[in-house]
Amino acid sequence: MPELPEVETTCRGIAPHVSGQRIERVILRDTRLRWPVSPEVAGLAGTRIAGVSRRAKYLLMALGHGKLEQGNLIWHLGMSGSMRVAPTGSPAASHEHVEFELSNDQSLKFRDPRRFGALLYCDGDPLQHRLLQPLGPEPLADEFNADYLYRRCRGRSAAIKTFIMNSHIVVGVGNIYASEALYLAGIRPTRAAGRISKARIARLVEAIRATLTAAIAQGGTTLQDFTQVDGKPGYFRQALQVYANKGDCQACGTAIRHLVQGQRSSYYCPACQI
DNA sequence: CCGGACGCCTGTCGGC
DNA sequence: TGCCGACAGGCGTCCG
Repeated sequence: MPELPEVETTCRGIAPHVSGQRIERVILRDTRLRWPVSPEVAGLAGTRIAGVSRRAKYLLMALGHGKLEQGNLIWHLGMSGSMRVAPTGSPAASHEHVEFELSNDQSLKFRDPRRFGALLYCDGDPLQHRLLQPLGPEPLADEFNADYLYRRCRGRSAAIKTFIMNSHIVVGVGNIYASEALYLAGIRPTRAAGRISKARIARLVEAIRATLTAAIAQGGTTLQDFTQVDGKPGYFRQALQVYANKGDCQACGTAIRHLVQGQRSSYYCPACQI
């Protein structure tokens, strides 16, 4: 599910409720996520959550404060994960595998029906964790620009859509926003990454930025599972131009086409995207 | 190194 | 109505 905008929405949503709070009790209902929940998590009662941040599609929680560094939590929402904050003692929903009861009488609840998500404890710098270390630049950072992407595209025969979904190239661009950004940039998802002009790569960089920024402003996209921290859906779905669109292109009226690339659905306008 | 496929899970939806 | 296959926002791992 969650691509960068959904993780960013989650990060912003939970931060005011969890930052600075102490974890009073940890409830682990099911530790069988993509990897087993780190055993350290069970012993976190009494630890303070110093802050929340995001890197790629990972949500990071710094534990302890000041000189009392107590490690970090690395969360991933997988395909169907979401978080919410609700009063401690309120009933658990189905698939709410992890719950932290906090010192403000609120609980952070992690729900993940498909269990592709993750909750890992990390002793040192989470950015050096083996899952985070090899990641490419953030799409909204200055390092992600036309010079960078054009250079990385040199000699690559992979389709541009799978290429921009490769987290070693740029992080946070998932299946929905890859299709949307390519539509906005006028580039066919099947085009070889190395066969796109610098000017069009520059357009793609701006399209990725614009798409993600607009989606964040709408609280992300809800297809099925994703909810914001207050339980509301993300509202970017109505802004989608091609993804899951069985109708016609808004710009030219041509029927939107569907194809499968790398076992993932792609959507594009055969007239607007060359 | 690169590109492509697989598998991890549960839920939902369309077709017969 | 019921069953069955296809498909769903990710991504590490393996294979050629």
